[in-house]
Amino acid sequence: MGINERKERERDAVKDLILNAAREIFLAEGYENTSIRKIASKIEYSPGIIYNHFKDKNDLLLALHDKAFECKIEALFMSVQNMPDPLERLQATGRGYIQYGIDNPQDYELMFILSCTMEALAVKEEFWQDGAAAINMLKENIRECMEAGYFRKDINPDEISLILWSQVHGLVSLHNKERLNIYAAEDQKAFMFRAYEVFLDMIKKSLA
Amino acid sequence: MGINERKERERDAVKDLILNAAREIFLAEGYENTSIRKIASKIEYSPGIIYNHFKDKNDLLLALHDKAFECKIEALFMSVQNMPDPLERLQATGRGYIQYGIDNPQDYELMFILSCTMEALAVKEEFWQDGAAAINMLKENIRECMEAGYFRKDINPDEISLILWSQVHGLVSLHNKERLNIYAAEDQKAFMFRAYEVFLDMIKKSLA
DNA sequence: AAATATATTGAACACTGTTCAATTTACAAA
DNA sequence: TTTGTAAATTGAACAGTGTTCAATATATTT
Repeated sequence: MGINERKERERDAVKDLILNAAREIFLAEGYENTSIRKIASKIEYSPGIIYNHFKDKNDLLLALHDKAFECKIEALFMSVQNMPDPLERLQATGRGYIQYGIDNPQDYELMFILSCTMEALAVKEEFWQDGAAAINMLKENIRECMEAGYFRKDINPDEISLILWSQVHGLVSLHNKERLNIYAAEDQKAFMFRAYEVFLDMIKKSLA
Repeated sequence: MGINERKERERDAVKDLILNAAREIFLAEGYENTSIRKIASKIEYSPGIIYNHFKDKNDLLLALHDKAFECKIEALFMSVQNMPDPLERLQATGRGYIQYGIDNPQDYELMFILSCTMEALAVKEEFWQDGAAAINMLKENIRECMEAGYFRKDINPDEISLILWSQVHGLVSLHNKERLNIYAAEDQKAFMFRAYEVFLDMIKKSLA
């Protein structure tokens, strides 16, 4: 009896339809301008259908967050996984992070800036799963740098990973929220990447 | 004839009434839950009155931003201005920044995260004025650290200031958006401040 | 073919930002 | 003091929002 399976597939197909339409509108017009009616109209369903698949708009947002995380952050780590030198890999990961963040500001906002209310603990754990995996890869990379002799052995990978993450997140979000306009830099992106390289030098020097 | 002056005072009084009510609701319920009708009802005026003082809700947001900036960021720099040692002052400024950011998340969001559309160039310049002043104080502090021999003389205050700012902004916004939940730290705030102190050590060591 | 279960609808509710003609209020001139 | 004028203020109306839910259509089982 593959009927129930087929039914479930059909349900999931509609759910995916909603998610994809939501994501498209979200990327094009931002979260606040992504309305239930717009999504429904895009997939040629009535507004009510969305509430058969998601508790509310926030729940839909959570699903989008998870999808974006799965797709992009893991891809980032994969793209540098073949670099043998751990320090170079660490540096490249940061560069990739920044590049992705400024190239996909809406996606980035979805993953790291937007506040989603999440009452259920199950939802909470699912929400953090992919993020935790990414942080673990980062910490593992830091440990490899310690093994390889780039970093001292008495540093704390937890603290260093937060410093690294805060730095790139800070750069990306200041850039994306146009707060770098305060600097009279001719090319803001270039200025930002230059600062990141200086930061990398500082890391290398001070953790040796 | 002080009549026009009095009229203007009365106009400004209403404007202040709006701004204060807006700020109160904003801090209590967040930007999205701050409606024109709520503000108007709080000050016992009709909704329309707000449009006699502000072009639209975004314009009101801009005014709130400017006010928050004036009040808080300058106060931060004032509070450490009597510290004679430039490096200590630099470090304390960062600590104060983080503390303010996590103690006043709504205010912080208003100043550094919220996107306000701003077409008029005049608006733009006014918007960045206070921020630019703060960055200049930061850069001046860095230069003093160079003079005092704490930092090498071949560093670029622009780049270093962005690194410092990105770091503390990154910490605050990851914390406030609850993204630090990924870390299994017993006390997230303490963990964050510890990371900041490690970062300060790195700065000191690598720029010497 | 009838009964059942599920998917889907679309109207309705209570909200939102914004506009604008109508009104009230406050002051100046006659 | 009355009239004229300019400004402040109103509140209804418009078009939009998220959300709910009884009604309906569709598909499967008996």
